[in-house]
Amino acid sequence: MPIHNSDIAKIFKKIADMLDIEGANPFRIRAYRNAARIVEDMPKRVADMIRKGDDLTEIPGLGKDLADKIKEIVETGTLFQLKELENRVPGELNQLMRMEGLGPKKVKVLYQTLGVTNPDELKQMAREGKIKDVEGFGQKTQAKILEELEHLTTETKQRIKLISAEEIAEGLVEYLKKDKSVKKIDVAGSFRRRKETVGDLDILVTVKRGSAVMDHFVKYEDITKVISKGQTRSTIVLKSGLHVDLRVLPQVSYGAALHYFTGSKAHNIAVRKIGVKKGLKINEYGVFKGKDEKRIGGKTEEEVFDQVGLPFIEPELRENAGEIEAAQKGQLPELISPEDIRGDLHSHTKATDGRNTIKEMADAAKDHGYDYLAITDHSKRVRMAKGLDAKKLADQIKAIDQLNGKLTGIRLLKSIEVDILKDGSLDLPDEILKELDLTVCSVHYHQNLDREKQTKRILRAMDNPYFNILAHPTGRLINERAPYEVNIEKILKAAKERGCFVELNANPDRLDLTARYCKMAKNMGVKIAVSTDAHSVNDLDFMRFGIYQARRGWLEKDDVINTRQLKDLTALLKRK
DNA sequence: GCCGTTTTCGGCCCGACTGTTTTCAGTCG
Repeated sequence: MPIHNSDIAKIFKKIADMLDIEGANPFRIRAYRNAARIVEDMPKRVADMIRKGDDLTEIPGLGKDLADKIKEIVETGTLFQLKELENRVPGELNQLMRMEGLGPKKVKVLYQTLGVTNPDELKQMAREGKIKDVEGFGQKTQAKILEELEHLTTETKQRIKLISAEEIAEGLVEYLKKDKSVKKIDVAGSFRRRKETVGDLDILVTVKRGSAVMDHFVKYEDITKVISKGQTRSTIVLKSGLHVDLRVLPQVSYGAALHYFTGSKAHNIAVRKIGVKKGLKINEYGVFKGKDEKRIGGKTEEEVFDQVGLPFIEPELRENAGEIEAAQKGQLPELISPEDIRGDLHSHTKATDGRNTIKEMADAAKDHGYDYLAITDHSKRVRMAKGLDAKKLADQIKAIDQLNGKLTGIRLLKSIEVDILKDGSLDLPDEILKELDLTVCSVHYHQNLDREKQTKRILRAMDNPYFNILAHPTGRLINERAPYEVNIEKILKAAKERGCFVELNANPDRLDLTARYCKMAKNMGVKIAVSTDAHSVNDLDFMRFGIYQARRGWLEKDDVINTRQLKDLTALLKRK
C-alpha cells in the first residue's frame, strides 16, 4: 500500500495529541505538529523521496529522529512509537481534544478521574451529571460538553469553500459597516490568503472612541452561539457552523494585526525570526525595538515588512513556501491580476449541458471585456451531457463561423471538451479535431485507474497532435471527491515536451490544479490556461477564483496563456 | 524534537478570554 504524505501527517498529529495528553515537553510536541504540516505541504511524495534516497533532514524542521520515523512509516505503514503510546494512553482520547474547550489537560483529568476514553463515554458521564463535580470543571463546562457532543454526531466541522466564505464574509462586513463607529475593516486569515477552503473568519476593525461594535456584532441575525465576548475580541458561531472572530484594534497596530492575523502561521514565524535577528519584537500590536520596546512600526503592513527589510509580500504568497527568500533576493513574482485575462478557454452551451446559447455566452464574454471565448461543449462519450458527435460538432463549427461573421469585439474559438477515453485515445476522430482552433481534453470516466495506468492514459492522449489543454487535471471536487491517482509531475514534463498546456479550472468546486502544482508547472516552464468551465453566463464570474489560485501558485501574467492577445494565443496553440 | 555566522545546550511566541480558582490555569488562535 502506498503511503501518502497525509498518512504520515496523520500519525504525527496523533502522536502530538497523545504526547500532549501525557504532558510531554511542549516543544517536542510542537516539533511533531510542525513535521505533520511540513509533510502535508510537501510538493513531492515523501515515500518517493525516500525510495530515491533523498536526505529528509535537509528539510528545515525535520531532524534525524523525525526522518527515521518517516522512513519507518513508509516502510511499515505504522510507527512503533505510536503503538507504545497507545499502550499508555487510550488511542481514542485524542478525539476528545477536537471538542471546543477541551484541551490535553482537561482530557487527561477526565480520563484519570472518570476513566473517560471516548466521546460516547464522555456523553454518558455528562448526562449523568458527573463532569461538573470534577475539579476544574463545573456546571457550565458540563453543559457545553453535552451540547457539543449532541452536535458532533450530526455535523462534523468542515472547512468551507472559498466561494461560500466569500458570501458569508460579505454579508458580515456589510452588517458591521452599519455601525458607524467602524472605520477600517478587513477579513484576514486564510480568507485573505485566498485559500481554496476556509476554516473560520477573522475580521479586524478599527473604531471610533466609545464604539459598541462588539454589542452590534453579537446581535448578527445569523448567529447560533456567542462563544466569547470581550473588549477587543469576540467569537461567534454562525448557523452554518462557521466560527467568526471580531477583533477591535488601535489604529497604530492595525497593520501589524492585519499581518499577524492574515498568517499563515508559518509565514509569521519566519518573519518574526528575521525580526529577532535584528533585535526586533514583532507581534499583533506592532514592531518594537530595544530594551524599552520602542514602537517603530505597525500602522500598516508595509511598515512591518519594511522593518525586517522586506518588500510587501502579497497575502496569497504568505505560506512560508519560499516567499521570504524570494523577497530577500528581490525575486518576488509579479502576480497575475484579473485585468490580465483576455479570454476564457473553457465554456459550455445549450448544445450539451450548458444553460445558455452560443450567442448569449459570446455577449457575456464581451461584457467581461474579453477578446475571445472558446466554446468547448462535451464530446459524445459524455452521454449524460448529450455530448457532441463528429456530425454535430461539424454543425456547431459552421454555426460559430457564421456567428463570428456577425459579432464585433469578441471572437468565438471553435473547440470541444473532448473526452480522454480509457485507453488514452480521444473521443472524436482527428479529421474533425483538426477543424478546431483548439481542444480541451479531459478525463471523466474510469477515474479509479491506478496511478501508473492513469498517467499513461493521459500521456497517450497528449501524443495526439490535436491535444492542446488538459482540463481539470486531477478531477478532484473540493470536499467531495479526491483527486484521481495520477503523476502530475510526469504529465507536466510531457506537456512541456509536446507543447501542450494544463488548465487551472477556476470553478470554485474544483480549483484544479492546486497552487503547489501551479508552482511546479511554472518552474518546469509549462504554461497554464485559467478557465472557468462555465456552464452558464454567470459562471464566467468564476474567473476570479482561478486568479486567486493562480496567485497562490506564484503565476505571473506570462505564465498564463489566456492573457495573450488572440494572435499570440493562436500561435501558441499550434503544435510543432 | 529541532536548531545554531551570537549557542552543540538551552532556547523554542504569547496575549485574550472563560470558567471556576479568590489570583489563575487551560484553551485558543
